[in-house]
Amino acid sequence: MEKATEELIKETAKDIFFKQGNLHATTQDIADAAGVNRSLLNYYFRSRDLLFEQVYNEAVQSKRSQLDEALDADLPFREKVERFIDVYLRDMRKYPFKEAFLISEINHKDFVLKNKKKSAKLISFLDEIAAEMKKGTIRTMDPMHFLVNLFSMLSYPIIMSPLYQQLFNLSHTRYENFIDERKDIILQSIFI
Amino acid sequence: MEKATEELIKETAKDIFFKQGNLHATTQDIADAAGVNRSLLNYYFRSRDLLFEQVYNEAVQSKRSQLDEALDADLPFREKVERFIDVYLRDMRKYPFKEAFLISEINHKDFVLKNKKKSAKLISFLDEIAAEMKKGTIRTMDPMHFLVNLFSMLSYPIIMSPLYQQLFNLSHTRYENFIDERKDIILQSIFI
DNA sequence: GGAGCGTTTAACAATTTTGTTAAGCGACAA
DNA sequence: TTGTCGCTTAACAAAATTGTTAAACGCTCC
Repeated sequence: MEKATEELIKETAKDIFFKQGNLHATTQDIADAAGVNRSLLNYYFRSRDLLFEQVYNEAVQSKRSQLDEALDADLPFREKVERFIDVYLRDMRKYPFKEAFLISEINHKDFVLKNKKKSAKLISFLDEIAAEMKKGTIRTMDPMHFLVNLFSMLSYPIIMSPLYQQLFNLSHTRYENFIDERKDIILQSIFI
Repeated sequence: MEKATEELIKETAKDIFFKQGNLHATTQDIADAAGVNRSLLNYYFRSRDLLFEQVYNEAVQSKRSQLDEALDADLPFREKVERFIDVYLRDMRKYPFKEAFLISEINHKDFVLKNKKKSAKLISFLDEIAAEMKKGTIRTMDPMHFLVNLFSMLSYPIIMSPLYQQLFNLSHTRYENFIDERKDIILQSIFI
């Protein structure tokens, strides 16, 4: 049991799902990309489903801690939002299709979501947003909408990049620049 | 060759992919949902791939004409944007995962996008956006960013609804209401 | 050199999915 | 009534995917 190889396989699976966005990849695809024998996948993970489960759980976990980390910082509101954007954008650039993978797994067959409560950090951040609205630096609305706007403007253009690259007829590198500009655009769009 | 049945099958496939978001559905799943024999799929579409191709092409086509229709109207800017939101939201509510399907197909294997030019209507709408910025009713930025912001705030919360329902711990109907509120929120967010 | 470990190879079995074919059924129309 | 048409049934073939197993290979470490 070589932990490094187990990791290699798992990371390769993540690359295929989250980076390339190939949500239909087979175990053979994964083994080939990892440069190992397909038997090894069964050796380490017993079955395809268990590998998927691990990848899924770690994706959820990473998104969760990403959020908590960003919201936990002891910073003024605007800096906190900037930090949030940085953290989020970095992960989206590394793994553009992570969220798409999550959704596709959730919608696949008899998948059941665990019914988690809102995290304490999230609730307190929603309060912070509300307070900021009273101060007048951002528009007044249900703080959930504020947060969803933020997530949307961050994630969507990256997830849908193949579509928008084509719609706007931009080269790959030109679209990369476009994404680079997002942080300022978003800040500009949410702060009054 | 009963056109109605062919349509039934195709529409059922769209329901499964675009409504339920089950991007891994098999031909058997589709046949069952349509209440027909699996042989009929081959009878009408020859193969699974050809069915997928039709569904894909019609999805692209519908998105395209949806956009053109909204942008083609001879209306003042704000009304045009409102109309755009209406058209778009209606389709997203009917087929929340249409875009997710498109992305998953595009990323799947050796898919190649046809290199289309920007549509004339799109270009003229980008000009309209720029003009509106000069008038000062919306913030100044690259019009593409304006448009992407709009798309993002419209689409993302719907595509990702399973995730955000859970994050905010909202019931299905409560999330429906949340989406209902999006139009005003978006207008509020993009107009100064 | 021999033992142990991680990995590969290879051969299969099992399962799932897709594609094909021919016969038959029921309704409706000529 | 006799066809024909749309569809089903059923039985298979073919292919793709997944899971299992045993033997062997190349290390490294003793």
